[in-house]
Amino acid sequence: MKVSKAQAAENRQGILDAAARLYRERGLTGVGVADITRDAGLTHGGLYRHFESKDALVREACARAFDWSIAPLDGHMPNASVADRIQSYLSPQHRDAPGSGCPAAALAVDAARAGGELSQVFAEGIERNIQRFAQLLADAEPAMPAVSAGTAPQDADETTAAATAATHRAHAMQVLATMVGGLVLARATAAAQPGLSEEILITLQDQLIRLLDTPSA
Amino acid sequence: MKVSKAQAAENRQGILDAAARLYRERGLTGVGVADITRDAGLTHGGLYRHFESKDALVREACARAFDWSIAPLDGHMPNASVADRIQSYLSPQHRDAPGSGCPAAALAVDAARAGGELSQVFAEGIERNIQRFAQLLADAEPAMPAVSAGTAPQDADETTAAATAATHRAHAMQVLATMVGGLVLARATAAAQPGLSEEILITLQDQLIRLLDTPSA
DNA sequence: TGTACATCAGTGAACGCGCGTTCACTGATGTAC
DNA sequence: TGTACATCAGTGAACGCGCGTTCACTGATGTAC
Repeated sequence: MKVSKAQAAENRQGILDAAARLYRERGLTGVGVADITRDAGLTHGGLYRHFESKDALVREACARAFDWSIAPLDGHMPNASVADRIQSYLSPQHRDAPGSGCPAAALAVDAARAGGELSQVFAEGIERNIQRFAQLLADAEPAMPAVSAGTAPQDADETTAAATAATHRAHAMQVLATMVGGLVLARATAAAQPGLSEEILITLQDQLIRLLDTPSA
Repeated sequence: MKVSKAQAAENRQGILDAAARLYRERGLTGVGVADITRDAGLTHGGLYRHFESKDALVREACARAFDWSIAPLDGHMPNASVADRIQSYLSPQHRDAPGSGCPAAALAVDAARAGGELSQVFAEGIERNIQRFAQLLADAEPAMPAVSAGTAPQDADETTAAATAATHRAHAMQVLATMVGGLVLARATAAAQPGLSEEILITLQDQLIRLLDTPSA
């Protein structure tokens, strides 16, 4: 039975939502297309009216996961401080809910194995997260005092500004890498040694927040 | 045809070697038992004379990978400095050779999904790596000067020593998490944006080495 | 040291199963008149 | 506005394939005498 255009579009989104969640929960090779369509309340045959292949679905689902992924970082908490975001990322809640969490922590290893077009999706998503986080760091930091507004050559200003932007980018990479690695390690150890898993989360929260408070950081 | 006990033991090791490599390269759900035995020069039927099931093989192969994994950290370079180990870990060579590299970066996400007994293998391997790295940090650092050897109460000494050990452990976790996360992100982006991938590696090398040089670190 | 035989590592066909994809079909939708 | 019909989203059986595991069989090993 045919279905209205609006219903079809809704079903497509439902498939993408289910895929984005299930892939993050079970991995790209751990979920079948039938699992996904079933989760979306459909049968598997119709999937190919919406997506060319499983790989195309994977790519679109990952891109969508990155659009949200902005989520654990700033999604539904637009005014949260950097420290708040770090604590939220390195929380037992995020650890135990990969399906709605950071796609880099959940799927980057799978994407590395898949390579090719999926790597492009992740490269763009990761780059976007680095830039967003670098901007957050820049916003959080009081503006650098102008050295001597009137007489300093423009070169000096530009050099200083560039160095600061590069520093923020480097710090963003460091904090993101630590959060991703920490979440991965906390997840791998959670089932067998919950104490170690929690120690990893708390320790990295502490270390990262201390790092950002260090002036020379 | 039966085979000598020595040959059988050798074949068992060959299967484990192949499994430890192939699982790290393609993931736990990306390799079949037939792939592994074929790689080891055998047929698939005989696998079950050595291992109870695929899961048992996976567990033993991961444990073996962790025994080496000590490798990227200090395996065949027993006298390398902490900075050398960081650079080696965050190198394009390690990024491009997951099959012989760190099992945490290659398989921790798969282990988190598998849970249960495999999580135990990873929890032990990760704990061991944390302790080793903390020891390396302690060895690299000049001993803390005794506060006032004769008169200070023993309590003070113990407190200081404990705080120092805890600090080394926290730093070890931070550096390991950053390395694991950095390697994962570098691998996910390598195929599509090699420049970004290399930038991640170099930036994190820099940041981590700087971190360890900071006195208050 | 020789001989007879039980052991068992390894082989390869076979099993049931779930995968991604295809396809003939259905029937409500939405358009052309 | 009403009618006729082409469209196409969704269904569910079927496909070829590779998976993990089992099993009857082979024949060199290694032990009991």
